[in-house]
Amino acid sequence: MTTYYKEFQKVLLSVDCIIFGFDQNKLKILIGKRNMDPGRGEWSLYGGFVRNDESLDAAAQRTLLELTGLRNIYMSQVGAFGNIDRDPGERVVSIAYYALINVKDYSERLRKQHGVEWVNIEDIPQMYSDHNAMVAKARKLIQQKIKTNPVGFELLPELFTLTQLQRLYEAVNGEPLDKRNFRKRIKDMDFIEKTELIDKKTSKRGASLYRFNKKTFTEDKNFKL
Amino acid sequence: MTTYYKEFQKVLLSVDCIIFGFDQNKLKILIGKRNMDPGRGEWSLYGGFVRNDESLDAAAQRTLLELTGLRNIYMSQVGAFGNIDRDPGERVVSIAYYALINVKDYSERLRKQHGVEWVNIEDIPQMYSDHNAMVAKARKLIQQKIKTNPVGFELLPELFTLTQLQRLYEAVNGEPLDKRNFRKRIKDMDFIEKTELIDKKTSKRGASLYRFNKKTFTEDKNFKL
DNA sequence: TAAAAAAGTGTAAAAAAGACACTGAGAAGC
DNA sequence: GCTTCTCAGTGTCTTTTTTACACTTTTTTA
Repeated sequence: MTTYYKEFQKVLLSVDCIIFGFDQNKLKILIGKRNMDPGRGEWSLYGGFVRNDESLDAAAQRTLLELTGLRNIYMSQVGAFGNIDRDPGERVVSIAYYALINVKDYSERLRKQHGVEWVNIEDIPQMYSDHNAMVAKARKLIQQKIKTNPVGFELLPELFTLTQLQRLYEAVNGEPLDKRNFRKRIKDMDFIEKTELIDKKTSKRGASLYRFNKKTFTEDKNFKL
Repeated sequence: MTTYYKEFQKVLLSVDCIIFGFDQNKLKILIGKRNMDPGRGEWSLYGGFVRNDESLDAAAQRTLLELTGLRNIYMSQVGAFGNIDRDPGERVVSIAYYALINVKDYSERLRKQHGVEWVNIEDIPQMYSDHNAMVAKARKLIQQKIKTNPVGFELLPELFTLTQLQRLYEAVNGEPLDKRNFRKRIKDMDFIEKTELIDKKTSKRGASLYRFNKKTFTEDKNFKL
């Protein structure tokens, strides 16, 4: 490979993943204690370095795969973080990505093996370097995203009740919604299909189970919540 | 400096600037013909490499200063672009930023010296590498931004008429607005102040000049256009 | 068999958004 | 000097969207 730009300095590039999950009616992310220097022992996002033979998106997917064993997960870039002293070791610029996964799809065994935990988005501790800023920005983005995209596709199990869906929206936006108004809007979205099935786990009476129909959803201009 | 991560590969990091201006009722950006290999002669954004002693934001500001001589300009990160083959020379990851400047503040002399031109956002030619994608994303971001922030602060001269302001919003969003509805909304925004001055240049009758009052504007939840 | 817990359901008021057309001032052309 | 042109400026009504709000049903548990 020719080097056209040889007089310029190179930097280390990493990706950091904000992995969102939804469980117990709470929006959570996966964080762990850092097991390398610098910053050993501090709370941290899971990340890794970008290799020269992979795109940033690919590096993010690979890092997520490494941690969770999951492929083809929805991920979206949060942004590049590049203050000169953000890494106490040497200069590292990091590209943050957020991912949406279904908590049930992540094996407890793998989770423990990597030493990460699901932490409520409202209770994130002080983390290593600028990781709190990354999470804050990711949260803003997911709040934007959920306004026009059925993010529930990714975070909920295949079948879910309307109450679960409402709790998800409440958790993402951090504020309660009116039940009747919420359900009214859901009725207008033909990509949320009612099934014949009834969930008896969470309610004594039983609640209808719904599912998303990706085919019916087409970046719908009418989608709004 | 200690090297904790020495086994990992480094990459070249650049910044590319999407510099928005507003002139002749059109939203424009500054682009030029690339004067280095690879890609010599292709249309391109103005960019530069990130140095090891500056943050990404600082690199973007420095690059903008280099091109325009302007300091303390509003800039915002668009995102990191890092496909492996995005630069035909060698691997370069680029962080795109957009800037908002007042066209009048950019001297024609400097503009010609750097060989860049103001090109209507609707008429951007095919550009080098992924620069068109950067512009597309920047445009989406500015459209988002203008919904809740008075971006006009940056793009218009200090004094402007309501018609000018309307044309700016129309140019950013790419669609016409109703004059009376537009002005109705402006009236509700107390950070847009009417002055005693009259502009006679664009209208035979003369139009009142307005100005932004940054102090009155406080990330106003009520701001919406 | 009473109490508790969650699902499910509709209407009315308020707010926001959108459609729409003429008058007034000055300049330019005849 | 009269007409015509151009652009600034101004309110009302309709439609749509958003919000507020309370009781009934079903089933389990005490």
